[in-house]
Amino acid sequence: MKLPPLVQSFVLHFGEMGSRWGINRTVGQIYALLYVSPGPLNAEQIVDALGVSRSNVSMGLKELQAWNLVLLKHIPDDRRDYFTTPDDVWLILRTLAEERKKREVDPTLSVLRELLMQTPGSEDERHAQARMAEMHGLIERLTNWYEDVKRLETERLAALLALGAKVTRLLEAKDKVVGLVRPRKGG
Amino acid sequence: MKLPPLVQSFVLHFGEMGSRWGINRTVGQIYALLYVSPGPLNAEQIVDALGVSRSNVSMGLKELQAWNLVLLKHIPDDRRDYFTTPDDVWLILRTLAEERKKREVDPTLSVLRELLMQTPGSEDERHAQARMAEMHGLIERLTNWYEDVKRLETERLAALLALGAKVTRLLEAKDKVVGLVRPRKGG
DNA sequence: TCTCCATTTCAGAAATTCCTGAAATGACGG
DNA sequence: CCGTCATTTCAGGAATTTCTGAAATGGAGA
Repeated sequence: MKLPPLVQSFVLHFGEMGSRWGINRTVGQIYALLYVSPGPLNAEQIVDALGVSRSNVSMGLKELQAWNLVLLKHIPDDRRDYFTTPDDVWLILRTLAEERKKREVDPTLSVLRELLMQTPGSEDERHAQARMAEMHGLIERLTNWYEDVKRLETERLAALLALGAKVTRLLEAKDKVVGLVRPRKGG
Repeated sequence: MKLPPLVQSFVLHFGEMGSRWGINRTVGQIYALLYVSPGPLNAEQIVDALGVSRSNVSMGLKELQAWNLVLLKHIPDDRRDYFTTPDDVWLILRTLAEERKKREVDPTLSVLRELLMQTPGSEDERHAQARMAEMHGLIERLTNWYEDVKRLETERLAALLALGAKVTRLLEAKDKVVGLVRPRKGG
């Protein structure tokens, strides 16, 4: 691996983290390299930079494309494929969230739904099903929320993030206003 | 593995998903089993239910305890260890978020901080560092937001979730009110 | 159609992770 | 101190994943 020290550290870190993220070392390194590179790279350049086999790079790029985390670019008068990551870190975040949801939560949600349809054959099964219902309910709430916020424009999303826990104050304020307009029983 | 069909399906699914979640099959299965069980189980019962070795269960339980996802319980006049998962699914969610952050984002954040301290030695390094700064900024915003919301009581958190994208309407309303009280330049 | 070159596929080697049985450790009552 | 029983450790075998080189595929121009 021949890279400027700063880039090398970054790339190596992503390689190591890869395993905790369900991607392998090479895939992590390729992503990191593309992320910090000033321009698109072709497979051969990645091979040189990382010192792994051509075929490994090919497979890694394929996986990253399946994740929508790298983009294929073409350079005029060059028939090799060039790759980049999206510039916009917010877009990267959205993509990551979307793909992880697709792979990590959707299958579970669908299994839970299926199991909840079945009729329990014993007291233990009845209890198990109740627990599954709790899990299903929580996951569904979370994914509904996610479906909502992912539609927000980045600017609004950023505003929301910046607000942090202060949203609760807003909530309180809202309750008060609503309470004034339409007083609750026992209020 | 000898389990009621409903439970078995659930346990097998968690086993398979395990790999996508950075835990292994047995660990996933143990967790799933404890999650749906009506009461605490000891290691031997888990061995019988899952059909894996005693030592494997021991290691799996150890890992789950490291994740704070299972609790050790003692039953009077029985010197074996019994295990459960927390009842409250919200608590489980919080624990999961906390532990994943600890393992998956904190190390990256700290590497990024370190690399951002260094002086770039070339134009490419300068660019790489700028990209790292973008990533660092985003992650920091997210973790700050997370630190904020994790302090909310569950009830408030649920309210926030239920609100979903409607928070933006609240934001707009707030802007308007604030605008009335303290009109902006050019408003 | 043929050649050239980029890319992909794939069988098997290398590396890593997972799992097991056996032995070690620990904790309690006698 | 023992004996007993529960748990943990750990070396090495099993299973899985990752990586490679060689061969196959594909596509553009001659």
